[in-house]
Amino acid sequence: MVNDRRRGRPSGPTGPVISRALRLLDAFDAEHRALTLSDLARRADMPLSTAHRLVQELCAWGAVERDDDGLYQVGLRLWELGSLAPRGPGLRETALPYLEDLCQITRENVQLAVREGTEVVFVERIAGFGSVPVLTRVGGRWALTSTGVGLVLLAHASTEVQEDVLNGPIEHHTAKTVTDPVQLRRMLAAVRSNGYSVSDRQVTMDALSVGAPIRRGDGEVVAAVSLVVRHGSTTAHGLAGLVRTCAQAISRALTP
Amino acid sequence: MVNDRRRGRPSGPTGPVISRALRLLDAFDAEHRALTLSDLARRADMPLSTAHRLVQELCAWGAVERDDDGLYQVGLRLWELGSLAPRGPGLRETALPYLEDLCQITRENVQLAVREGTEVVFVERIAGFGSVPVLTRVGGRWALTSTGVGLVLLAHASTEVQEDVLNGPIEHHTAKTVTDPVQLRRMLAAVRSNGYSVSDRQVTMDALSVGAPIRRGDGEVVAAVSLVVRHGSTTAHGLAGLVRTCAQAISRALTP
DNA sequence: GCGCGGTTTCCGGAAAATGGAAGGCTCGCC
DNA sequence: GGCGAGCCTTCCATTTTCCGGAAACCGCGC
Repeated sequence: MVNDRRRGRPSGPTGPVISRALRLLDAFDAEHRALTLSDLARRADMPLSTAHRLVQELCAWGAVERDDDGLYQVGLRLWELGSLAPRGPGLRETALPYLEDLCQITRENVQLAVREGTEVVFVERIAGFGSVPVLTRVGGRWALTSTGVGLVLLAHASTEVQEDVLNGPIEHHTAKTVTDPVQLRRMLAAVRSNGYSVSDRQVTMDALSVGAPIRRGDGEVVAAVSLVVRHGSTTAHGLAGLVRTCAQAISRALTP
Repeated sequence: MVNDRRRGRPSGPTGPVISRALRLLDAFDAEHRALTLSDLARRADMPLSTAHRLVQELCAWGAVERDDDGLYQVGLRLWELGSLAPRGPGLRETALPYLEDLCQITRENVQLAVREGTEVVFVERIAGFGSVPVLTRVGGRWALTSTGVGLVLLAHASTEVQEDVLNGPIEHHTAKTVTDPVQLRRMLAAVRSNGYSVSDRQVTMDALSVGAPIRRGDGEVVAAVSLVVRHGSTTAHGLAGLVRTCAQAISRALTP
């Protein structure tokens, strides 16, 4: 049901209005925070005049703004709205003190993430004291199959999501990245029975991460915490206890 | 147009589509993070079926989500997008280390804010060690006339904005809140010549805040920092130096 | 002057948006 | 059990708003 709607036609709407406006917003990402109108139109694949009209409306409301060079950027109003998202900033707020404790104790990188579709979204990350440089960005996305948090979230996702991910193309980063569906399935089973995940050098060759699930009152996994450490500095098993304890504390804080 | 009385009320669009979708999103605020469809329609003042259709489209994209009780809430995707806003998270990111330094030194509440229209939007706040409880929320709005950051931002806004604010109704919080336009004008002039603002018990009777402007390369004021302390604990003048130094450091960090 | 990239405005035509009505659904109360 | 009150969802005739090619409008550099 993808595109191919290019025909020189007289006039008339060609698609739901809102979805076009949202496609326009999708043109922004971490590498493209400020765009010209033409860039926006190109990236969203729509006529210039259409993009112009839509962007005008979005501007009027504050979803996008123009900077002093005339470039369009994501507006403050959108950020305000976003800061009301329960699964993002809401979760972050209640989890933060526990994450900081974990960081204090271990001096390592701590990460908090949730699943969105077939990807991980990082909600918070605290940089440990002089440990491995982190590649993640708050608000950024990542594959479910490589990171510690990702494996936890995937292990407790619906089978439908799991199949989607395992049957699709699997991101590859290092020689240790597991890309074999069969092996991944085994790993996920282990995550479920152990109560924690280990991603050993699957993202970069010098890092290892251990993740644990955060559950809601009814037991459903809604998020995950992880600790990212330099490979070889500690055993994964040694960290697992700490991470699980932290995750359980957050789970408890979430339920009332 | 001409009087055109129709008996069977026909149907047809009554307003720009996108603006309606955005009005729908406006229904969410800090006190209403989860709403039923009916509430949404009521708050946005539109027919149920219209709200339903629009919300469906927003859901499909991830701008809103449904929680397990069927309530609608702001979606994670929106937060992701919002985290790309240069004036919000972008500014926050570069300013954070300086704000933390200021907090370490003074042990007091530190706030970072920008102006949006005729209001203040708080971009970051760090809670000092056992000082005055803060009323602000990251992502929250406030009047320009009462807080330390607000006075700074108002003092350096265009005359048009200043007139808008001074001629409009002015929020009143305590017996010390300045609501007289003439007196406010004098305060703003003082802010410009001193390089810092003082809000003495204008928000609560036990707090005092001192703000300073953050400037871009060309000198334009783009944000403000403030320190919020218990009334009587220190003199405003004593704090002003620290706040200004911090603001200047951030200004410098912003320019390259 | 001329061309070039980006931006803005225009306007006839037609698809997409609208919202009242009707159908389900789940409670809680008589 | 029957019944009403809310809430959610689907339907569809009616028209209003959206669409987008074209053309004007900017600087800017040559």
